Amino acid sequence: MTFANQHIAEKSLIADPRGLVDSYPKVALTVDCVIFGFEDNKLKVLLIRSDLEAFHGKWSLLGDFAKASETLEEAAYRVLWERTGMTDVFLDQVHTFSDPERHPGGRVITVAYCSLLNIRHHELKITENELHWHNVNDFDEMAFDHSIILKTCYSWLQKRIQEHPLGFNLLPEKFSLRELQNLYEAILNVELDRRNFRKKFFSMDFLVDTGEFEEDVKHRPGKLYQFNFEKYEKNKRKWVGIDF
Amino acid sequence: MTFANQHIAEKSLIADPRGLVDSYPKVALTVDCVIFGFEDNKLKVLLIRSDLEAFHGKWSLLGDFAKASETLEEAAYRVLWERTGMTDVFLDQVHTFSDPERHPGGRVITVAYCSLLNIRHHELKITENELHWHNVNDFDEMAFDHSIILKTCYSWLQKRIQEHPLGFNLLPEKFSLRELQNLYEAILNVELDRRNFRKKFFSMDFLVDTGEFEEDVKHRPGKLYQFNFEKYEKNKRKWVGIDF
DNA sequence: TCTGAAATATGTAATAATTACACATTGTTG
DNA sequence: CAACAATGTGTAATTATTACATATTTCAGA
Repeated sequence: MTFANQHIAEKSLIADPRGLVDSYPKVALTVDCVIFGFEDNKLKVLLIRSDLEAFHGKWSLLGDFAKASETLEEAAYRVLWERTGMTDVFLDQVHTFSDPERHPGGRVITVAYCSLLNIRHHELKITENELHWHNVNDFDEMAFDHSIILKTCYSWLQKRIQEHPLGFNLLPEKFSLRELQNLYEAILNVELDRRNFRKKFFSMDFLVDTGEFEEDVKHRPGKLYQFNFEKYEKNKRKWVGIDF
Repeated sequence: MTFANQHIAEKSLIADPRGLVDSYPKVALTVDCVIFGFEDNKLKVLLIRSDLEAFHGKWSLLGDFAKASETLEEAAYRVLWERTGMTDVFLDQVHTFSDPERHPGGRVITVAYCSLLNIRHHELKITENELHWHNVNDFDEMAFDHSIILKTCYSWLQKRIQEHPLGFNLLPEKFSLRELQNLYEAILNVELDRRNFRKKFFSMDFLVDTGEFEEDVKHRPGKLYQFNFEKYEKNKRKWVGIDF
């Protein structure tokens, strides 16, 4: 090949994309699910003991390697299904972590997903490795970079919950306003005024009164409400404002 | 090995993480940069003609395969440096795209980064493949899933710019309030009231009057302002509110 | 140098949203 | 049936947002 030919070859279109792709380094790919739940007025996260000797005794998020033919979202749903038995769960991609040193087994990049579910609705399918719900605020040392991933997802949730009605995924289908407020207070770590909180949610007009009341409660039972997604979609305002 | 032993082996800690990682499929990994600029009161994005025969003639984002030892962020900065010559550029990860069919060369997952830069400050280092600034709203057909990536990053920017002072990255260091307003109007695709816009930005108290004025303008020149990041950091309010 | 054009610069009143705050009501428990 | 504990509700004060009009400055051209 002459230099002239070489030059032309460089500029011409690539006809063999597979050869191109195969000429680059490949990496292992995992998903990690930050699975939040809400119980006893506390935000919880589902953790397991790491099964790597290098992280002996440390807590780990639930994750898995992605299969060759599935999307990352499918992989994340699969992890959820395998560990909690739930299929119809809120799930959103949050961030991808790529430090070359983050995994002792070589380069593994991981995509973090945040999911929200109602603890009462789920049964843990696996109880090995001490799978259990853990208080979010006890940021113990964790395996890999999972502390950072957890913090990232928690911050993401704090921001998201103020802009979108995600919180309902953490509650039973029917809930009292007190439960809803407790949820917000726990996640945002603030105290909110009860009257203003109620006013706010009623004015958004997507809570429907079920006519039912709390049971098994040691005081005057509160009304139970449901979140109506269609009503929300219809009424939500298109927000254009600048607010730093 | 007996069944009993096998059972114990399954439950014991994994001492060979490298063997574990290598037992899973690996994928090629790219970054794609959605590089936004602002010129002639229009939001622009930097595109190149695809060099894959399969996407002949289609527009493509600027991207590259990640090297074995770099983080994705480093890879994204490298792409920016190689294509625009700029190093000190706003960059943020937006989303990871993982459809197994998205690349004709086999499985390639890509992490999208959004970057914002001042068109006047940069010189394109490469002019091959018709690298140039393209109007954002002309969503032509693009190579790969790049239309979706571009839309995702544009939506991300529209939301982000209302919550964080990112827009300044698209402007020269000194700018008039009219330029700032044009930027917001172009990105959000709305018309804003000039008086209220000024009031809003002055009340946030991070614009500093340079004492200088616009030049080469066919009318009364406006004052030039600078964005003071330290002032912003000091004054920014911690927003706790619920706003769906 | 005067005039018109074009854009800058600015203030206020009306409306809407948020905050702060107190008391009557209902059901449970002993 | 009394004490308790939590639910449920309204209003006034404050703050933020919106709508809107006129005077000012510079440039360009007659």
